[in-house]
Formats: sequence, C-alpha cells, structure tokens
Amino acid sequence: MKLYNTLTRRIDTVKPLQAGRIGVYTCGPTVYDYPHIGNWYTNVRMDTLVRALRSEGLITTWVMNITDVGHLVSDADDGEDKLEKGARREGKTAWEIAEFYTKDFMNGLELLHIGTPDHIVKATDHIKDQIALIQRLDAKGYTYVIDDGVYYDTTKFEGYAAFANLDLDEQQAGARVSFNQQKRHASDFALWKFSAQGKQRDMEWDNPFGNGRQGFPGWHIECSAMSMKYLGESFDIHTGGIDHVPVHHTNEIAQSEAASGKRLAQYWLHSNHVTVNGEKISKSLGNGIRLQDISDKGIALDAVRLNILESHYRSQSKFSWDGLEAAANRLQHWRTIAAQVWQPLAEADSESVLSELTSAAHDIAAALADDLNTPLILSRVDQALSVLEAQAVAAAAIEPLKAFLAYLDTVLGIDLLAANGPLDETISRLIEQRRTARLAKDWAASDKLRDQLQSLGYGIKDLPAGSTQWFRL
RNA sequence: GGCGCCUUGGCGGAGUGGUUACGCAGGGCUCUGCAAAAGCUCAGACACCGGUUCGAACCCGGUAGGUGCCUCCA
Repeated sequence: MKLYNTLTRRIDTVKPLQAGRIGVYTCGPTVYDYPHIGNWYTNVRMDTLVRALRSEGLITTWVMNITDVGHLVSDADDGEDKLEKGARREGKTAWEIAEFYTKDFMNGLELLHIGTPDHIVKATDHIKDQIALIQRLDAKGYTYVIDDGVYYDTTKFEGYAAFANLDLDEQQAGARVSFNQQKRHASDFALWKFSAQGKQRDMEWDNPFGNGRQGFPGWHIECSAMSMKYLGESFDIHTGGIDHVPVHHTNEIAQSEAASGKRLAQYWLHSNHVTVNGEKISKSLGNGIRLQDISDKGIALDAVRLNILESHYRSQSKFSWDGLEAAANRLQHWRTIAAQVWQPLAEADSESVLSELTSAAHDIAAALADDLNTPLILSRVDQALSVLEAQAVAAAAIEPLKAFLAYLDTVLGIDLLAANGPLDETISRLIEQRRTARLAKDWAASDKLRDQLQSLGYGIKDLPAGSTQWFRL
C-alpha cells in the first residue's frame, strides 16, 4: 500500500509498526449540526482506506472521534463553543444537541455503507484522559495559565511549524485577526478553557487548573488523548480533512509528541475538499447539501458513494447534481449486469470471462494500493463488466463472478451482489408466463405482464434465442 | 503578505515520454412484434508561449486564469 504522506510530502510505502496490524485514527465530526456532502466525501474516503488495508489482509483498528465539546466557533480560542451555540439556537441543552447530531451522523454512516469504526469515541467520555495529558504537558513545562484557560506554548515545541510548512513570523505579520493579548504567541492554543465568570455552561467539569473554576477541554487535546489511549503513543495512520493540516493536526502533533517524546503517527492522510458549483462549501453560502436533500430528490444514496469514488481523494473535487445523477445511472447499469449472476446461460463461453475477472481483480487491487486511485478502479470495473455484458455468463463462470462482485462490494462498498439476490418465486413465475406468452406471439398478454413486472421493479430483456434476462430497476 | 494546489472533450475524471482510460450526456446504425438501462459505431480535449527530446498531456522555464488554507470549515 502506497499513500501520499502529508508528513513527508511524498508517496510512501506503508510499513505497519507491528507486522500484520495497523492502526488508523480519523478526526470525526463536531456534532453541532447536520453533516454536509463534503463531510461525507471525507468519511467515505477514510472508509475506503480502511477497506483497502483490510483487503490486503492487515488487521486494522479504526478509531474515530466525536467532538461533542470544546470546538470553538473560532480557532483563535475566542468565541463560543459550537455545541453551546447549537443548543441556544435550538433551545436545547448542549448534551441534547450532541446526542441528536451524533445519532444523525451514525445513521449517515450506515446509509453510505461506511463500515462502523472499531471505536467511536466521544470527547466528553474522556475528560479525565485529557486532564491527565494536560498535566503531563504541564510537568514538562509546555503550558502556561492566563485568565481564560491553560495554554500551550508553541515555541517550546521544536519544529512546531514544520508539519504544515508554516512561517509563523510571516503569518503573525499578516494576521487578519487580533488574538487574545495575554497569549504569548499567536500560534499558542488552549488546552483547557475556564467557564466564563458567573456563567454556567451545559458542559463543564471540575479540573485541577482553575482554582475551583469549572471548565472544558480545548478542541485539540481530545484527539491527542484518545488516539494515544486507543492506538498507543505511536501509531500508523492519522487521517482527516485537509483543513486540519495547519491548525488541528499541527497542534495535535505538538501535544502528543511533546508529552510522549515519540512520533505520533507515521503517515498522515488528508482528504481534499469538495466544491459545489465551483464554490467551497460554507455556512455563509448555505450550499451544504445534506443526505436528506439527496433522498428528497429521489436519488438513491448508494449513488453518492459511487459519485465520491469517481474523484481522487487528493484532488479538489466537484459535486454537482448532474454528476450525481450520472453516477446513479452508472450504478444501475452495473447492477443490471450483475443480475446475470442469477441467470447463467449454459451454452455461453466462460474462458474469456474467467480470465477477465482474474485480471480485473488484480488490476483493481493494484490501483487501490497505489494511493487509493479509485477513479482508475471504476474504469477497470467498467471494462470488466462490459465483457460480461457482451457475452452472457456461462454457468461455469457464476461462482467466480459472484466472488468478483463480492470483492467489489467489500472494497468499494457499493452493493452489486448484496443488492442483487435471486428472484423470488412470484417474480420468476411472472417472467416465465410472459416468456411463454411471447413465444406464442400473444403480444397483448406478454406486454401486460411486462408492465406488471416493471411496476414490481423488474426490467426485461429478450435474448435472440427466446430466453429472457431480467434486471432490477 | 505567508504556505499550497489546480488548469485534459458538453460534464465528471484517469493517465508522469511512444496507438489521447473510463463513465454520463450527444450523433449514426442494427437487432426486435414492440420495448429494453440490448448490440455495433461515430464525433469530441490535453489553458497559452518557449525549451529538453527521435518523440511530451506527461520533464524544465515562463505567461494567463482559477482556487485552498492562514477566520468559519471535512
């Protein structure tokens, strides 16, 4: 497996720290609102990474966090907690907001066939771990306390700016936003924030830092604490959206590596952003398409997954309704061909099909291992399926074809075989009745049965020899 | 101002030196009682200007345009 590694800015060959096993950590959602299409691009891509690793036989432990506290409206450590803000907006508590949107997110994972991570961990369930980590950093002299919280002194961590290639001096000179004047450096960030004087938050905890003042963790510390807890102080792959490179991941590295003295992750994989109609997705533009919006248009969510795989994870991708509809057509076409698995033709040739399946599976695995080149994989699938389409499937090729489709389902998560079970008895009786009527040239009866099948969700294709193929609509 | 990225046919999108993948959309034809998400087939792109090379979408330099992060944000 080769992946573009943000740490080295090269395509590196992945070598697990522990033979045969690999750990992956993904920065998950902040659960204060519905996820939009861009979030799903990232999640599907991370899921594809995990599927690829597993398909290579690596025992993969996938950890994803849920940020349910501490992510402020501004990364400058000012402003409100997003959860508390969401709570005010909806007249609920921050806890209720977190629960509601966590459930919604989990539902989306299922709808998009994103395999559930082995550990989905919440920041609020790991307050003690976070406090312990801050104390560790404190003991090593990386922290300082000011009026509103405990901060990390980024100048104490050598190489702080290296990960994101930042020039801190230039950034400060060109900074567009003034920062808390008590902070020693613009790049310093909060490890722990104290609740504002006289205000009670929905989410706040006792802590050893504030002389009795309640408080809550900063956004970055949760990922350091939880990734180390579940995957160890040094693990294999850390992933997230590309926007995390300069702030969140830079800070995470500073926290974890300062505390442990070890390299946090060997490989960092970042998903590029997606634009909608050429514009970036943002709250202010109001172009954050949700899964519900897609369902509302009558488009099956399976197509979303295929649509996402049509782009490479490192390119700035484009979402459009036309593109999504094209993906839906393509998926339908694939399923139509896949349905042949249940209707083999005894006389068909199987040699060329078998060799095509073998070489396709080989090519697909290679493309996957080559920095997750999913667009290339899809073209290979098209090529393989067109061979099947051109020459009905022989009985002898059925089992290998099933295995091939199952492989695609496993690796791509698109349900070619799974959504294509054998016919139930009623349908197969109708198909046979129509075939009989047609052979008897009873066009009226034959067409009526075809309409009936269509209304039941089945399409019909008559083959020259008088036999019939069906497919699900 | 700093750090990046991108520019392939109507749309999406592979392809890192040698018959310009592939899908969607489009044209034509064929099969068929009709129909088909059936078959066959056609057309169509490598932003621009130089350079390297026998040969460049692919390497180098420049130009133009676009765009991301540095604030929200996957």
